[in-house]
Amino acid sequence: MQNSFTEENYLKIIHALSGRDGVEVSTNALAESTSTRAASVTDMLRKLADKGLIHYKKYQGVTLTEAGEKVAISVIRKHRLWEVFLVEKLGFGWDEVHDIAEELEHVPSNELVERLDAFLGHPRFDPHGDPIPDAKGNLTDPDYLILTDVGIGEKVLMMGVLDHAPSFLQHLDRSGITLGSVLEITEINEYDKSASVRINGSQTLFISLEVSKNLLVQRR
Amino acid sequence: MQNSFTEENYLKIIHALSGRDGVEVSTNALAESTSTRAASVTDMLRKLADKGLIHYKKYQGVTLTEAGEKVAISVIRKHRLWEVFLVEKLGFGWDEVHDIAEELEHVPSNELVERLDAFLGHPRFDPHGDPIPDAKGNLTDPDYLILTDVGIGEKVLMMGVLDHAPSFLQHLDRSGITLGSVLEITEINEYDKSASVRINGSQTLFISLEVSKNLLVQRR
DNA sequence: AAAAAAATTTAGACTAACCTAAAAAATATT
DNA sequence: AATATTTTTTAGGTTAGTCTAAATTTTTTT
Ligand SMILES: [Mn+2]
Ligand SMILES: [Mn+2]
Ligand SMILES: [Mn+2]
Ligand SMILES: [Mn+2]
Repeated sequence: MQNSFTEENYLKIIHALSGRDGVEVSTNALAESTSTRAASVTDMLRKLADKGLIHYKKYQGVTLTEAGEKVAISVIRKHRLWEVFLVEKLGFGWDEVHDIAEELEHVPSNELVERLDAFLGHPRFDPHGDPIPDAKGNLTDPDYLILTDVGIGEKVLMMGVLDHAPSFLQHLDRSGITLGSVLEITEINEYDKSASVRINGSQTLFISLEVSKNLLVQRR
Repeated sequence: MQNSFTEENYLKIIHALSGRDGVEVSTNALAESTSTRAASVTDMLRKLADKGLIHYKKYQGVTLTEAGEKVAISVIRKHRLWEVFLVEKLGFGWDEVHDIAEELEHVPSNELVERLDAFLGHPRFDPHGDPIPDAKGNLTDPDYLILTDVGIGEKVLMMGVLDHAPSFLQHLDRSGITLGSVLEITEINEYDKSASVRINGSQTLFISLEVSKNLLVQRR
């Protein structure tokens, strides 16, 4: 039996909330993430459990089964590939693509995904720096640092964002920070942890802690 | 209020069955086309009428309102643009794209359609020769001939198909007939109206009436 | 014009995905 | 350990889109 749009979204969200160590996800957390009520979540959990997609014992929280994990990763793969398409081929900004990809990710057809993947040149990362699972369902999170963990003088590469909100991405655009930028922290203010950052060796920018906390970087 | 996947499909089908002269469409015809029962159609018609998308009087059949026509054409535009994308960019065969386009056509976002249109170079026709409505909703059916209306010795251009079934399209592939082929009828058999056709001035092919009836052509 | 047949609508149900309110279980606080 | 609070589940409804069976209207045939 095919999984519905709604079921796929639940699985994707359970995957995200469960993290890499597959910790139990609570009913309330799912209600929050799906913008529904806890009672509705309980209904859906019973259904997903019946379909063998999640491990569910009443009051215990849920985790994905192997089968559920497979579905979740396939949806994530489609989401991220479509985001690449929208940015690379259609010229959308990285702040504009998430909602459209939320729709496209539910279009069935493996053939479509695989051809899209090839058309895009088998990209490894989406426009936000998130890794794209391969066709076999392997998804390896690169372990990036958060900019707050970087000391003064270190040069790092901007590799991704934690916050995907359009407002944050637009803020980065205005600051001239993009994926691949070289960032060097030149100063950290003790009081509020705000920082000065040199971008690609040229202009220096003032960055709040709020921004630093959402920037994923890599030592070179 | 947004139109659902199902509502959009009803409108598209009413548009198709209503033809260019906007003739009334019957409940049974819709039940047939939507693969549902007449009773279900009646329910939906009441809903579409309430939304002002169709003209509906009980037992009288339905036609699209201006508003309904606009929605139908927008869905057709998306369907055909996505078919072009699937064939031109992803390398699908013209026999493989319809079902995927049935899904993609319901993805919302005008921005997406318009950027896709530009990316494809504003194509005028889809892979089956069907005209693509423009962004303003203008859809003009070119008035093609059916091959059965062409006499012996006339050279015509293959411009489209009436039957969109994969099996028919695959049959044309095997026969070497594609959009743009030059066809010349060299012989018609009185008995069964089967014909011999020269393709692009070279090989001659035997064609059944069933095939001739589904080929749209143009005098040159 | 009456009867028969066909088309359409109405009545009453079902499932998926949601809801609110109430009950029950788990967790935290005294 | 008892009580209070929070979390989760159950109970009972709603809407969209579907169904079957029965009633009604229209069309066709006699
Ligand atoms: Mn996204
Ligand atoms: Mn992304
Ligand atoms: Mn099609
Ligand atoms: Mn087509």
